[in-house]
Amino acid sequence: MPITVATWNVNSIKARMHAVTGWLKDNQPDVACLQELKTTEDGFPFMELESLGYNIRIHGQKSYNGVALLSKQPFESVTRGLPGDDKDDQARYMEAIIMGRNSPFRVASIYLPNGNPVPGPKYDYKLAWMTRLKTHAENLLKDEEPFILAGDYNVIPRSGDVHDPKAWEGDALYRPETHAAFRALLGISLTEAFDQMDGRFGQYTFWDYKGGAWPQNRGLRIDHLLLSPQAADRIRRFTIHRDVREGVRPSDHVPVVGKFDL
DNA sequence: ATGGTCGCGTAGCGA
Repeated sequence: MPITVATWNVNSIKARMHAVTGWLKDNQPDVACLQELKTTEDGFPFMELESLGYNIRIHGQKSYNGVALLSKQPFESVTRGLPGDDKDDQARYMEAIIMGRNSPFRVASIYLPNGNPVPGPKYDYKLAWMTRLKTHAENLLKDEEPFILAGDYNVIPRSGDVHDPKAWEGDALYRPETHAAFRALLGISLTEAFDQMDGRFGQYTFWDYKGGAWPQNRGLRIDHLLLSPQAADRIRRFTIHRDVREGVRPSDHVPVVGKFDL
């Protein structure tokens, strides 16, 4: 039996419970990495999600950011925050070790900074955050074990991953410096699950609420699974749950799911 | 002709 690992930016867990519970019941992922909870532990609906069979750990923040890990198997260890800057108090990163069917593997839930407007402190923070992520991943790679860095990267990897590349030139999600930082992340020998599974262009994971982006399919592919070599070897399926964007009061992002022999 | 995004939290910011 393979393991499924999902990532989903829910854009407020409290506002999205109807969609989240429905999707978890229907799809039963072994692990779900959630982003943009927009709440602290106090407001997080632990009971309702635990009743669906999940162990839950969150790294919360009031009003903004916030990430969670949900797992059917128990957590072996959990760490909160991305190393490399003690003054960074934004809740955008957590990771855990989880038992697979055969061996343990590591999973991170990532909410990479948006970075707009450019130039400015927010863009500087984004690029610095990406460098910190690279440094941290380099350390994880030394173990030569399977791991999955799943989340909203706020990076459009290529022109085929955006409806209108011209319109996004200069945006923090699509700038050359952003591409360079993302390429550097892949350069240390991480693999995008989308690439490993021969994903086609024009498959999006986000459609803005504004301007009728969804009905016109003006989307972006910004939610990604980055895999260590040992995880890339074991991926068997990669799916973007596009239909979820059609639901009642949807998130602007949809779930992305990888299936692994782990 | 008008208004045409959502969530948090109750103004205006962040995305």
